[in-house]
Amino acid sequence: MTTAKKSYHHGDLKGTLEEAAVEIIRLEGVNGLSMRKLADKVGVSRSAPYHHFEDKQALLSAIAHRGFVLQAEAIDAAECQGEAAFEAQVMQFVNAYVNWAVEHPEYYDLMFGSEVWQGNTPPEQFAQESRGYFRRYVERVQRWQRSGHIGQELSALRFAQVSWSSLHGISRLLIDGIYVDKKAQEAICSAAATIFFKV
Amino acid sequence: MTTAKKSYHHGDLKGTLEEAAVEIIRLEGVNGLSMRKLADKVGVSRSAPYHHFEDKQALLSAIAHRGFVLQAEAIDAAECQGEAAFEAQVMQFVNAYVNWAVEHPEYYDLMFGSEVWQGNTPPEQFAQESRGYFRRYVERVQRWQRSGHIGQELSALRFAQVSWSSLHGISRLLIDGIYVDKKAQEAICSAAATIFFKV
DNA sequence: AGCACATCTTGACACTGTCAAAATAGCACC
DNA sequence: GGTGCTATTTTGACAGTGTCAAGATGTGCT
Repeated sequence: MTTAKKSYHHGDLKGTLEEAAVEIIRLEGVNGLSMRKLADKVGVSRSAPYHHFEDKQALLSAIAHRGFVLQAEAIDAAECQGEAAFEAQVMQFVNAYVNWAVEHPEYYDLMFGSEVWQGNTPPEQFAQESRGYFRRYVERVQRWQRSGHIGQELSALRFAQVSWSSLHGISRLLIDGIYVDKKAQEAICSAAATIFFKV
Repeated sequence: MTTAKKSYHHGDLKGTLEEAAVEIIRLEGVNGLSMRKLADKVGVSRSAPYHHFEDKQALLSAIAHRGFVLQAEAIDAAECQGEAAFEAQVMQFVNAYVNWAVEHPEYYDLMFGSEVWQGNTPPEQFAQESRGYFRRYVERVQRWQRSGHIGQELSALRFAQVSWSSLHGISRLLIDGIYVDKKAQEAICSAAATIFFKV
């Protein structure tokens, strides 16, 4: 029962469904994902998925949850280069955030964007996850303030709100193709670092 | 034929449809809008709208277009208080932008967010509209730079990209309920003004 | 063997976007 | 008046959609 055997009914639907769904979303966008196409792709009947996800929303939420975990990992990985200087640290963080978002729109689109999960099921459960995600950033800002690398004129909360908004906005506008020059991405990130962290 | 009489077939479908659609979106979100419900609400048959909008996308695009116009008007109106001091000007602009977005999510959700119009019809036509909108902001930044109110270390384009991202991000996160404390809105705006424009 | 359970499938329902063909209403001119 | 032309709207239809209830099927335990 190595979690992926072929012997059982399917072995590991749930997981397979999530992965297949992510692929469909990557190729065709969130609106291109239908439960039935998904079931087809995986080779089960239309309503098999409903034994693993209550809802389509539930599926999307699960994927979004994955997204939060994956982005956090990616950011941690980018930073784990020992005790770098503050400037390097900031640049690593900013670039890691935006890069991951731009490279994984199939997740990022689901992580934020009420519209997707504003259906019936989880109006709150999910905002909570993103708020938790944000809180971790606030703590990061607090550490930076305590170590004296950024000023204290603004509370950590306010500073975090504005700067994170910027990261989020940059990511969204790049994903949505409004900041069209993909090569500008790095320049924008470093401009953001200049403005917010004076690096 | 005063553009809204009852005598003709309908008088002014198109307009009526747009307004009704906006109302549905306000009440039920973008996903709550269906062409058939819309037709019902207006009192015509399901496929009447298709003679005024090629697509559902076309309808959404029209609404988004309205949104761009309306927000621009709202911002102009907020600023048109003569020649205010730079600080007041900035605060007016920032507040006008975010306020309008938060108060009109039914439009703002459509104005940005590729997902909505990434269907078949207009992949470019629309990114163009938002990019045009952004360009006007770049020009604004250029004026502020020329008048010496903001520094020139960064190009107008970069500065505009980062600061507008922030406005957009703030708006999105407020709309999506991730910055939960609605009362914080003003504080966030003024923090943004502090960071970007030193006011 | 048999049972209990987890898992999957079939049939069905109401709803969606959209199109082709038919109906209707208004206008312009004889 | 009528006659045609065009703009507008409706009906019928098709393929998809999310989701549920009822039935079928395989798995592991005793």
